[in-house]
Amino acid sequence: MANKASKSEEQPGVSFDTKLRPSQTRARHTFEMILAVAGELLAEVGFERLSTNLVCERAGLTPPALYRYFPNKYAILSELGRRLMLAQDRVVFDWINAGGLEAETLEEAIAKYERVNLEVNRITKEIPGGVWILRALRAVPMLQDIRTGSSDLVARHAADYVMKRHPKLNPEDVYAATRVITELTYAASEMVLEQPEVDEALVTREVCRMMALYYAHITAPPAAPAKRARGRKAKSPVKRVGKAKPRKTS
Amino acid sequence: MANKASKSEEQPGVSFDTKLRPSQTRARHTFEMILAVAGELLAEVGFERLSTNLVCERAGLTPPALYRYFPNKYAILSELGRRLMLAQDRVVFDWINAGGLEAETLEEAIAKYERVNLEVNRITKEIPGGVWILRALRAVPMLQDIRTGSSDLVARHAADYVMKRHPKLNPEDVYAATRVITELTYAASEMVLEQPEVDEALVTREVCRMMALYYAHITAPPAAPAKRARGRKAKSPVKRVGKAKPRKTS
DNA sequence: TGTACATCAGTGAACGCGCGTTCACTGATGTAC
DNA sequence: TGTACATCAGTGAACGCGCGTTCACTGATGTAC
Repeated sequence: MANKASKSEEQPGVSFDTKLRPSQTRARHTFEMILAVAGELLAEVGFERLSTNLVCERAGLTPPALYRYFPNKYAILSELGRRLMLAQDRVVFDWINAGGLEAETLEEAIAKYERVNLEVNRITKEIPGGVWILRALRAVPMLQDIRTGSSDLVARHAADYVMKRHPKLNPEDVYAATRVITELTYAASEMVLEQPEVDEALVTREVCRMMALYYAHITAPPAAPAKRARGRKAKSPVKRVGKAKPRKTS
Repeated sequence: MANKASKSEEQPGVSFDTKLRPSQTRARHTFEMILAVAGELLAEVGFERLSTNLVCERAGLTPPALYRYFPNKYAILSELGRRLMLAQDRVVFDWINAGGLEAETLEEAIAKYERVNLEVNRITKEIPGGVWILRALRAVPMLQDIRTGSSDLVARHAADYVMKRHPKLNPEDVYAATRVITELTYAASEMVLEQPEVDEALVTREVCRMMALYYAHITAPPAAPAKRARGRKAKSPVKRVGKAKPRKTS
């Protein structure tokens, strides 16, 4: 929640973090109003036509008032993005902690995955401009860390959980697997949200089937697989998915 | 290749297709120059700061010259996007036709999938501004049809191929599966391209493993699965992934 | 092979608009005494 | 409980810039004869 200043590419010196956090209650209202209006406007006009001036007009503010809290529109999107990711993460964390990863059969696993996936989709649909926020998190390099940070956090938590149940597995392998699962799950969610012609229930089920198969394969390697290529790599050849940046969470 | 006029959201009447196709050779050079410069500039300044004026300046043209062929920057991106998708599709089609989907063992399947995935990544990296083109195809609703059209085309071709090898499968099931595989493969590619800290070889391998497991499961359902939930659905409960828009191809 | 001419291709200069941003200022809030 | 005052919060008005777009125009190309 504090200042996670992080530069991606783009020109140097452009910070997009919020400048002042409001201290008085009137100011907090203004702060929230700006975010709410920005969400509305995203849904209406999209990311590119969103501007600080437009937000001010709709919110009944003058530009310097907005400028007090947000140096530019990316700061607004950043805050919206953080909140959306936080809301999604919370659902997934709760699901993991409630045993979402436990299942006796493949079908049970699929059903459980489906529930959490559909719930995450629901949250994104509910939040005004939710789909546009996701697009911005993908398309604006300045904002990408928010998305990948969330993905990484979930993947780590999932990996920790799995390691408790299967202490013999290689932690690096498990993390790589949960990382891929998390990222592709996000992508599947976006596929469903972006393409109204796809059948959400069907695609979600198939994606969950895929994830469940993979998860089962990863967590139960000693149980003799049908066929096993010999020459190449004896152990599951997973090393390290990436040196995930240290997160300042102070 | 011809006019696939398609409106997504955004205000009505804004066409982004190319206006005139150049007829004389001088004009064709100009046309290609504009695209080449736009790619360069995308790589340098990104999608949002790209403007028709900027392209003109760099290309040594005056705005009306550019305007003759492209009504706005989306038309340029659209053309760049179509070309990138075409290049990727070509690789995947060739791979499928050369038997890319055939494999005796899981490890062999993974190795084959890896090859085509890495090749697609390579193409995107090679094309100037390639990653930015992908971002634009995701983030700009006007351009999304280009991406989904490509994805759909590949998925259909793959599904047709699979149906020839496994005629007893339900075509709808197979298409749903190839659609999900295609879309998630794209997402995995973007993950690798967007996040430089990710180990491309490792993530690609794991994604391919996931796809191979799923593919094996889909194409060999009669071979008694380990466990099978009874109550819910007897047959593989896949219906129809979407009423894929009819594509005007002439 | 030569040339007149219709069409294609690109120029030069300017426009209005909305964007991000800043200035000096007024009004609201809450707290120290 | 009252009030003086430092700080916080927001105003009004204006700026320069670069964007998309258009005008009437000149120059290049290729082909019909």
